[in-house]
Amino acid sequence: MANSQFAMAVHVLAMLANNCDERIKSGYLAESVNTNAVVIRRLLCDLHDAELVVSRTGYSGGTCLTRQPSAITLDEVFDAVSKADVFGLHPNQPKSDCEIGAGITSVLERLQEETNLSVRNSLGSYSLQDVIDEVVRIDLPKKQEELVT
Amino acid sequence: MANSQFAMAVHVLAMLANNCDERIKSGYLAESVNTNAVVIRRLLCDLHDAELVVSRTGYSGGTCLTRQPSAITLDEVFDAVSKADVFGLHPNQPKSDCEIGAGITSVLERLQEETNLSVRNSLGSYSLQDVIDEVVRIDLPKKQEELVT
DNA sequence: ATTTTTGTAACTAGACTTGTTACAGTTATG
DNA sequence: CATAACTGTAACAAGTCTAGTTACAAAAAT
Repeated sequence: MANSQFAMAVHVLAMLANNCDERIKSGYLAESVNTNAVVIRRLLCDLHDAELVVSRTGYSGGTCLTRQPSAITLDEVFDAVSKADVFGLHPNQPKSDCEIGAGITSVLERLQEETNLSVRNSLGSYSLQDVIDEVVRIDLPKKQEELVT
Repeated sequence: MANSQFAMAVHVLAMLANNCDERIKSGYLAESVNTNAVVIRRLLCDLHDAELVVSRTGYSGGTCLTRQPSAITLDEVFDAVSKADVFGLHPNQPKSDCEIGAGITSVLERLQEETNLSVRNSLGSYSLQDVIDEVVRIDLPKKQEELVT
């Protein structure tokens, strides 16, 4: 399956951001994301390790953000959940008795790092607040449509 | 396994670029990449579809570039072999009766496209010739070392 | 005719992702 | 204190993807 953890993480964080004053339960998040609550809790675990959320166990437990939505950028979210690079290197080490094989790995490693950085840089230009603003902007015409009918 | 087709493709293309005047055989490329010849031929198939190489079957068959190494940029190589986006969207459609769930997919789709573009843009600043120049620059001190010993 | 090579299909093994069940530990409530 | 409602986490299944491998038809030079 294609890795969708970033998409789910942004979704979940946006929901937490929309209810900053209360603790949100994993079951409630799971309903909106349309998945199992354990999938959400695993995700929240990564977000907790990145110090983007705090959770509480027990009766009135749940999760909330550690910062204002405007102070969380999407590259932080990406870093929190992404385990792989944009592209992988050779599965087996290239033969060093070949002119290209001898030097290609160094070149690819630097290229890999630069490409990873460009992704972070691109995502870093948006905050969680920007996401919410956009979602609200998209929802607006839908609500107006409902009023008309 | 992490997808390493881009790395192998750059490696293979660099070898073709280093021998522009002859047809290179998949077995020879496979040795340097340290993999099976069929893996290389599958890769060359994608590169052929992207019109970066031409191959010939039969006795003195093999593959060569369709263009000068300076006229092939790495974003073309990436497009030729990459099948997936930088990040995936939700495996199941989010619930539209939730304020966030209703609009999040549109936002993520645009973000996905923008992130993909930033990768292409970053890779597009390098040509195959740049890769070869860098490989040669890395190999040079190694060769000098050999002369000393 | 023979040899060499590409193109391609079929299969295997391993890794990763999501979804699911199960359960220990934690916390508020009555 | 007993109960109910959570989180955190382990364990497993099903599906997908990747690389590697064998096998063979088709093509092309000798």
